[in-house]
Amino acid sequence: MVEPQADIARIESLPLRLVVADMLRTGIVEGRLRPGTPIVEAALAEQLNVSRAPVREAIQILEADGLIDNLPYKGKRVKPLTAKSVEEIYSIREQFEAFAVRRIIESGADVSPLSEHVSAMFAAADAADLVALIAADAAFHRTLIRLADHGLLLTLWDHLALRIRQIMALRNRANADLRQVAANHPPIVEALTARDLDRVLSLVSQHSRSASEIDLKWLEVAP
Amino acid sequence: MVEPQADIARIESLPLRLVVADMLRTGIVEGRLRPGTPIVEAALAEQLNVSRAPVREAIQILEADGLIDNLPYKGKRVKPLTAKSVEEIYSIREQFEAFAVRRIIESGADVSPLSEHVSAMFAAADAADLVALIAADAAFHRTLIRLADHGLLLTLWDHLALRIRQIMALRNRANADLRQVAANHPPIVEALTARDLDRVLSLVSQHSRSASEIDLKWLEVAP
DNA sequence: TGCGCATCGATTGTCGACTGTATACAAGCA
DNA sequence: TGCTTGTATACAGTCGACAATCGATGCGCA
Repeated sequence: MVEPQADIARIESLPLRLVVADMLRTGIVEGRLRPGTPIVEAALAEQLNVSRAPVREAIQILEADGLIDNLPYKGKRVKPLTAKSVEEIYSIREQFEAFAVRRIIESGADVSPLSEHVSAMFAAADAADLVALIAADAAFHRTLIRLADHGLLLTLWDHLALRIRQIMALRNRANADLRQVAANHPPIVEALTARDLDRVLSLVSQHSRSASEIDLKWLEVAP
Repeated sequence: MVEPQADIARIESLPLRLVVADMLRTGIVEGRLRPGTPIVEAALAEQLNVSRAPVREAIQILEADGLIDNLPYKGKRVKPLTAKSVEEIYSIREQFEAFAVRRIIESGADVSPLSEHVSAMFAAADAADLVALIAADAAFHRTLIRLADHGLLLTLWDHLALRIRQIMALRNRANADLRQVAANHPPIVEALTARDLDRVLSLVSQHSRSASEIDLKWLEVAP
C-alpha cells in the first residue's frame, strides 16, 4: 500500500494515467513499494481522488514495463524479484552495452558527453550523496546507449534501466564504496576514446557482472 | 479499419481486452491493418459489440508492444514503419540471437528440438505454402531463443518477433525463393551441434542481415 | 482580401455504477 | 468424519454517460 497522500497534482494537464503511472513507477524503483506489495485499484483511486479507470490504465502501463504482476481476478502486486530475474536483467544489460559500444566505435561518435556524468559521479561520491551518485550513474549509462544512435535500443534500455534502479534501491546501501563506484567509469571513457573495442567490451562486461554479483549478494539478505 | 465482424467470440472467457488485443495484433502482424491505419476506439467498440473500456485497454497493450502510436487527444494509428526502424529491429534481433547461441553453446543445451522446425520449413517450401513457412521459421527462431533458458530474453524476443512478422507480412511475397529460405537453417543447426561458436555467430548474423536487406528493398516499393 | 476568433465535430480522457470471477469459510449431507 | 455445496467478500472487468482537448471550419471585421 502506498502511504496516504493528498490530492493528485495535475502537472501540465498530462493524462491522469500518466501521472499515476509515474507515481507508482517512482515508488517502485525507489524501493518504497517493495516487491510483492499488493496494488489495489480501488484503494489507490480513493487515495488519489480519481476514478478507477486511470489508475487501472496506469497499472497496465507498469505491467507492460514488467514492474507489476497481474493475477487475473485475484489482484495485482509489485513483481517479485528473484535471483534469476536479477541475473537475467544484468546479462541483458551487458549485451545492450556491448552492442552500443560496438556501434559507437564503428560510427566514431563523439564520446565527450560521457565526461560530465563521470565528474558528477565523483562529486556525488565525495559528498557521500548516494542518490546523486545513482542518478549520475544512470545518466552515464543512458548516455552511452544514446550515443549508439539506435532508437529501439534506447527504448529497450529505458525499460531495463527501471528494473535496474529498482534493484539498486532495494540493496543495502550502507555497504557501498561510493568512490569505487565512480572510479569504475573513467577507464571506459578512456578506452572508448582510444577506440579500443576489446578493452571497452571487457570493462563493460566486468562492470555489469560485478554489479550483478553485488546485487545478488544483498538480495539474499533482503528478498 | 478492421473488416466488419459479427459478435466477438469469448473463447475460454478470457478478459475482453485480451481478445480484442489479440484480434488487433493479428490484424497488424498479418498486414491487414497497414502502418498508418487509424485505430478509433469508438468505431472498434461498436463493431465488436463491446464497450470502449476493453477496446481502449487492448489498444494500450499494443501500444506497449510498439505496434500502435498514440497521439494524445488526436487519435491512434498503426505505427508507421520506416527504413530506420526496420534496420533497428533486425540489428537487435541479431544481438539477441547471438546472445542466445553463446548461452546455448556454453550450457551445452540439447539443440535437437530445432530439427523438427527445419523439417517443417522444407515441407512448407515444397508445398509452396508461404504462411506455413513463415510459421515454421518463427517457431525455429523462437525455439533457438528458448533454448538459451533466459526468461527475459524470451519476453523481449516475443515482442520483437511480432514486429518482424509484421514486416514480413508487408513485403511482397511473390518474390521469395521458399526453398532458399528453408535451406538457410540447417547449417545453423549443424554448427550448433558441432559447438562451433564462431561459425554459428557468423551464420546467424548473416541470416539477420540478409533478411534486413530484403525487407528494406521491398519496403521501398510499398511503404 | 486576409487575419483573428468563436464554434463545431471528432476523438480521447474520466467517472460512477454494475457485473463477473476467485477464494475462503461455513453449512449441509453421506 | 470427510466431502460437497452454498455464501460472503474482495477484487478485477465491463459498461454507458459525460468532460476535456485538439484541429478545422467558417464567420466577422479591418
